[in-house]
Amino acid sequence: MSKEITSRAADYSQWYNDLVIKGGLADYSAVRGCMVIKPYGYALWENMRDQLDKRFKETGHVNAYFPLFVPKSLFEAEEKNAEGFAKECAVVTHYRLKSDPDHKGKLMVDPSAKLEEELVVRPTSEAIIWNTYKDWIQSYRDLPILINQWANVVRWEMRTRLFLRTAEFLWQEGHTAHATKEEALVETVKMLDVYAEFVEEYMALPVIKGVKTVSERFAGAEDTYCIEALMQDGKALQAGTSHFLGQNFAKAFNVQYLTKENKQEYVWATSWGVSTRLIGALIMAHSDDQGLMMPPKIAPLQVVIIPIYKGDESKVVIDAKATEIMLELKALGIRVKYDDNDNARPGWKFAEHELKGVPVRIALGLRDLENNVVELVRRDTKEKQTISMDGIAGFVKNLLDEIQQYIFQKALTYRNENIREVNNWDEFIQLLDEKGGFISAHWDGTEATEEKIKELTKATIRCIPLQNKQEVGECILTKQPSTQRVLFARAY
RNA sequence: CGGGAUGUAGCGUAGCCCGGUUAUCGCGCCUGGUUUGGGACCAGGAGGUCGCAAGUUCGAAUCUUGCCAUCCCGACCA
Repeated sequence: MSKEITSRAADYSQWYNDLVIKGGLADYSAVRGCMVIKPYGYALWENMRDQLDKRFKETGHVNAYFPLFVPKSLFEAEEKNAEGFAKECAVVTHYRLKSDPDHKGKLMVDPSAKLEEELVVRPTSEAIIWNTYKDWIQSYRDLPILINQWANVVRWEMRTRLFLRTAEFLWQEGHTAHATKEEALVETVKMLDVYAEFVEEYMALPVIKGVKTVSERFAGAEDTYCIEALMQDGKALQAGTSHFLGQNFAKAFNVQYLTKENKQEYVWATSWGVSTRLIGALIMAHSDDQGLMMPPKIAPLQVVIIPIYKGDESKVVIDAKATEIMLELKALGIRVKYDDNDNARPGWKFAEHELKGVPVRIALGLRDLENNVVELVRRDTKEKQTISMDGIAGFVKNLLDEIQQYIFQKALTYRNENIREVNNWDEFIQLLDEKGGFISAHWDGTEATEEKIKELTKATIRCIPLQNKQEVGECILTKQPSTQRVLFARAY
């Protein structure tokens, strides 16, 4: 990524949007702040979804589906949750349109079709799900409930940004109910680990696991755990959250169970989610000026084979060999495409697949056939090599692993170089302006100080890292005593 | 929702201040041909409710008002 882009948010935004649009991932739709996810972008999401879903099932969860509409009375049951989301809810008030007598060919809302009770389009599903769980839970034998749903949600944000904050977005939300606090806490951390492992292993994006401060906590949660990632412009991005909900929703919806001892107890809850925002994270963490960079493990397309020919005769020969290589790669489970589209020239295809971030490109021409070799280029390092066709499938399979590692290591190095311990206020401000990144600093633990720092610098406490080292120090702003450092950053 | 900017073909744009023939240019698209080892070239062609609505005017892309959308800065937020 070029210096001009990293240094200014506005340019970065343009660069980012270009990649999303030219790279074929998504567009804004005609609906305010909503996006159209194009086939290539959706294929990426499907790969991410499949991997996550597999992990959810391995950890004992099952999928289900709950309604899009939440009656307002249910929505307001958990007070803090309702308050937290109230300002960004789309609300259904009517159920019918009719012809507008004053404007021919136009429709109007039929005032006689006003709903008795408004329906909130879910910004999150705790309310509708806990209202359902109430009926499902009577005895300790009914617990735990470990359910996930893949769905869309709507949050009417003031400002939208493709993938990072769209009015409608796709996500998964897990909602679990447990007999004990301990079990719920274990679940919360377990799912955070599932997220962290997936994002690091598959998306090649290093994350910091931590706990949110009170002010950054999910509305209605007792504790919010999160994974925080660092983007190439030095801004942080919350990549996933796992909430310990305590008994807040159980009490709001009166969900009690009978213990073995025949006593009524409220159940304990968790919820956790990741969204299409992860695609935004992927773009901003790995892309360069040539375009996107897909980590092989989730790349919609891992290898593209491009024929180089003059005239139909040579094409027939090259087709045969390219198809052979493609089948060899497929046999090893590699996602490969033979791009024999005759309408585009090789140079155009090279650029196109670079833009889309395909990890490995193989070019094959008559010259190569004579020597029994292919030209192979990796997207991450741009390194070009000529390799033998014998055993090419095995070579490529290893190379894909290598690329996955390389992308992760590069991001990890960048991330680690951009976590800085800071002990005085001037340096704190200077670093935020000049370099960004995470700043590890002491904080007196009060909401007032956190708020003041946000006001002065736009930096927020991203998280208190798990297993944080305890150390005596003084608050970066107030110089009050502190027992540990926390991570500050400007964030998306 | 407050401040600023923008909206003209699929994309990027000129024209707007100072109203006046058929709305400019590039990319892309279509047809034919030549091409094909890093985003080809030549020739011909198609494509427009100038964001939407109302107003001023003989006449509106251009002036006025309202609305909508996008981007940036705030507030809000995954």
